[in-house]
Formats: sequence, structure tokens, C-alpha cells
Amino acid sequence: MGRSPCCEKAHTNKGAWTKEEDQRLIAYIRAHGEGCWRSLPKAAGLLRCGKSCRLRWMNYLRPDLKRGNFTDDEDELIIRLHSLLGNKSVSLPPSPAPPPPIDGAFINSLWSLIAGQLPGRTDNEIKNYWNTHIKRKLLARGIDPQTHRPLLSGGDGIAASNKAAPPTPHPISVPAKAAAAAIFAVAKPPPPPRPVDSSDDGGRSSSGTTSTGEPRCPDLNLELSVGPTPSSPPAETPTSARPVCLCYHLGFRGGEACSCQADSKGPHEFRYFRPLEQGQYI
DNA sequence: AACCCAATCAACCGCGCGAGC
DNA sequence: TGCTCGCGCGGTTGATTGGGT
Repeated sequence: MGRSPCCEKAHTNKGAWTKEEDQRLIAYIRAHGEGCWRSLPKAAGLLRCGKSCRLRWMNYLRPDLKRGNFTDDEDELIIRLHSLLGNKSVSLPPSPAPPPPIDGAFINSLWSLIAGQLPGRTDNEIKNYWNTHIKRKLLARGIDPQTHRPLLSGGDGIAASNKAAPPTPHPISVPAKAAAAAIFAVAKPPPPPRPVDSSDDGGRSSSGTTSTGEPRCPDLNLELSVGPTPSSPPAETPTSARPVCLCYHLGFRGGEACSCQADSKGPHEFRYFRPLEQGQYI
């Protein structure tokens, strides 16, 4: 039997969007908000597939998108996050406690997770950027972009490294979503439904700058932690459930990337991540 | 000026997942 | 419990652009 097509393909436009189509879509979403993508094209008078409308809005028309080149900070963050979440699985040592429940709307998968840490960037944009720029950058550094391990000299780069150093079997390999659930005990709730503001700024304040306009060290909200939900009282928290910030593991120090601070007893703990092995790079 | 090729990125496609019935 | 539907993700395609010859 099979799935019904997502739209009536015979009567939909394909290819590049025209200005008029963009205007129609923007106007409709401003008036009615996002959602109901399947019925949106008809309601908005667009001869487009609902998926196509969603994609166009998400990746190009949203008012809070940041355009322009990626910064070095963004580059490095993408690399670090990819090294942790890449290849659709993340390795976690055995943990006695199951991962905390987590907001599924906020925790998605690889590219959207990374996009979630880069305000104003979309998963599609990051994915493209990864494939076109960062892969090459890592290869130039002698790092396999898939495994984040050093490439072996000689032979054919990636293939050689994969042959020689297949991914180490890890204690637990979980799909990205489950891994994310374990990693990201989100320190702030998912953003409220974005009010579709007619002002041009429309939420752009979340795009890496503070209200004063100064850059917020890539406003990464990198409070990646494992532990109780933010509502849990910080005091009295048993050691086994203490929030674990991963920004330290990601290489950030002294609150570079998040507002948390290493306590006086030492750096952040990162209980749920195996420290890098010798010779393993992020 | 014309052609070729690589890089870039918007958009498409197929599929998986979760919610609702 | 199984099915359908809608959403969203990752992989891929194809048009466009820019640099080199």
C-alpha cells in the first residue's frame, strides 16, 4: 500500500521560490503562525508542498536567521559537537541511572542539536557548511571528519584510517536521540512559540548578541549537563545526580561558552562521557 | 570572451518517529 | 494494537556562482 504522498505533486511548483511566493508565505505565517504545514499551502494560496513551505520558512524566511559567514568560534563548536554526537551515536559508559526525561521538542538529532547551540543557524545550513567547509578543514588538519581521529599517513586518507582504526566498540552506543537525552538536560526550557513579529528584528536578539549588541561568546547556551532538571534544588543534590556541565569537556574554560562555573574543587565533572583516549582529538 | 570545473547552497526526497484515532 | 497522518531529519540533487585557463 505505502504512504500517501505528502501533497498533490501534480499541482505543485518545484524549484526556486519566487519573491511572490515568499511574500505569501511570510504573510500567512505572520497572520496565523507556524504549524499545520500540510494545509498551509492551500490556505496561503501557494502551489507548493507543505514540506517545501516548512523548509523555505525554516531555512530562509524566518526573521531570526543569522545570515553570513560562520565565525571561527562557530566552526570550532560545530566540530566539537559533531565529534561528540556525530555518526548518529554517542558513547556513554554504563550508568546506573536512566537518562533523565527531556523535552523531545528541543532535543532532536545531530544537525538540529548543533543548530540549537548556534542561534540563528539552521540545521540545513550547518549540514551544508559541514559538508563543504569543515570536512575539508579537518582533512587539512589530518583529522578524519567522521571519526575525528587522526588520519594515518599514506594510503587513501579516510579509507585507510577507517581500515586501520575502526571505531572502537564502546560500552554503550545509543542513537542520537537517546544520547542527546542523556547529554542535554536542558538548562533552560525550550523557547516559547516564537511570536511572529512584524518588526524586522523579530527575535534576532537571540542571534548571538545581547540586548546591548555585544557578542555573547557564541550565545551557545552550552549548559550541557546530565542530571536533575533545572527545577531541582541545586543544594542537597546528591553527588550522583549533580549536574554535569560538558562545556569543560568541549574545551571551554572559565565560562567561555556557558554561564556555569567550575566549582572550587576542580573542573566540571563529565561523568557521562568517556574522556578522550590518547591520540583522540576533538 | 568563452569554456571548464569546483564550490556553494537552496531545495527535494525518502524515511523514521510520535501522536491521535 | 494497529493504522494513518503530520512533522522533521539526514542524505542527496541540481542550479548558480566564481575562479582559473
